[in-house]
Amino acid sequence: MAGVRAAQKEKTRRALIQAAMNQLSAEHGYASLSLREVAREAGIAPTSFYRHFQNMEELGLTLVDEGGLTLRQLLRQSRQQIAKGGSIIRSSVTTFMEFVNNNTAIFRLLLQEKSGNSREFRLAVQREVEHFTAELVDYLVDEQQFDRDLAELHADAIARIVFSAGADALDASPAERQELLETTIAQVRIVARGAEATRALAKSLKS
Amino acid sequence: MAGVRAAQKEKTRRALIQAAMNQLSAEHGYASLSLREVAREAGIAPTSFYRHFQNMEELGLTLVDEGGLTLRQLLRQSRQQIAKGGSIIRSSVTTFMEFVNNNTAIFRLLLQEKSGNSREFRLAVQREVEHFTAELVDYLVDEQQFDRDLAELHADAIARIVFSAGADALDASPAERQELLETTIAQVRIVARGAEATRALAKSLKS
DNA sequence: AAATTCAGCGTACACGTGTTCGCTAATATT
DNA sequence: AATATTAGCGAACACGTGTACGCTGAATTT
Repeated sequence: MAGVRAAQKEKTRRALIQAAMNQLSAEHGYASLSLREVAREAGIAPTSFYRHFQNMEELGLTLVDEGGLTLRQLLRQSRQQIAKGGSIIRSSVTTFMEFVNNNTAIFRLLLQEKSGNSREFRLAVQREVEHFTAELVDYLVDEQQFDRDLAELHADAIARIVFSAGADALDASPAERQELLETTIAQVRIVARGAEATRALAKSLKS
Repeated sequence: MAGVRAAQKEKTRRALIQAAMNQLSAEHGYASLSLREVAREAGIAPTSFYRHFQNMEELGLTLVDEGGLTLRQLLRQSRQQIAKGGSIIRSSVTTFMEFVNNNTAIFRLLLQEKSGNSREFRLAVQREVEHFTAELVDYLVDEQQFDRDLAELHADAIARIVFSAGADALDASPAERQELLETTIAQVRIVARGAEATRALAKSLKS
């Protein structure tokens, strides 16, 4: 019966990841994250850390991956709910803000490493944002019949606005977050109208 | 003749600040900034650091102050260019991107501290961005006759897009920066069209 | 000319860090 | 039942960190 050992290993691996997340806070970022402290909180000896990750950096990249994955799953979920009817914009932005609320530590990590010190980290986060944008582009092209070029401008602008608003939400009170949500929705709608107007403009020039 | 000594002190104080900035831009962020390394690069003994700053944090706050000052210089510059006439959008975005080009270290610092670990730093940077936005709002209200509410949405969206693009520019090659500049201008124009469409929409509802 | 101030230095300390190396004991394989 | 594997541990090492202390020598004041 193989598996008891592997299960236990996976369990303490999760414990390490969880411990790292716990120690990530507004005051204490990834840069000042200590192997020894993480191991201590996970309940293992510092040296045992290496049975699970080669580096602290490998742990960090795992965190980034998990964060991006969670975000994408949520947004896909939210898009499926749209099929049932309702505003795409509102439900997508709301989902995003809920993610920020419920996964503050991870989102903060993503933000910090986006302009952080490690190039590898930066690229990893950039890849996550590109995933986000790419799915938006596909939606605009498939469902809204935008040209790909315009859709890319459109989606990229939205991504920048939404991520930036998410960053502000980290320091905001619940009331401020609610206002920020509405503001962001309104801004995304403005961008949508602008893209629509731009498309109409391009069409009229062609004929 | 008093002043020789004071002048020398100020000189090494500047050397410390400069050394800190050099190390910020290159490999380490503020979090992993070392008193000893800064002192070494400034050409003084580690212990002499305390003749100029009580803490590393005091040095950090000084850096942010200087960064904010430079950013304000940018804003003043930008405002003057707008006064001369020409495309507001193109000249504003271009000026901003030039600032990023010419003050990479400082912009990186501001960016990092914007989602950094110190609340005080975060608020300071946020206030700088709000300055930027506020001037844009004034322009939209005074020169373009927008309602204040809509102008705020509009300006805030633009600020988010431009700062986010500036962040991307840090890792970009000159060619990529050029493309980023054009992309950003196009996106800001989309937002402008969207705001215009939104204004028209609001008007038609009133009548 | 004598006295005072003080920027900068060298030494020293206590502490936290990442990482290496054998070892143990429980699990898995044969 | 005998053997091989391996998650986890404890000791130890080398290093970088912030900073306290007392000293020196030049600039400044008296």
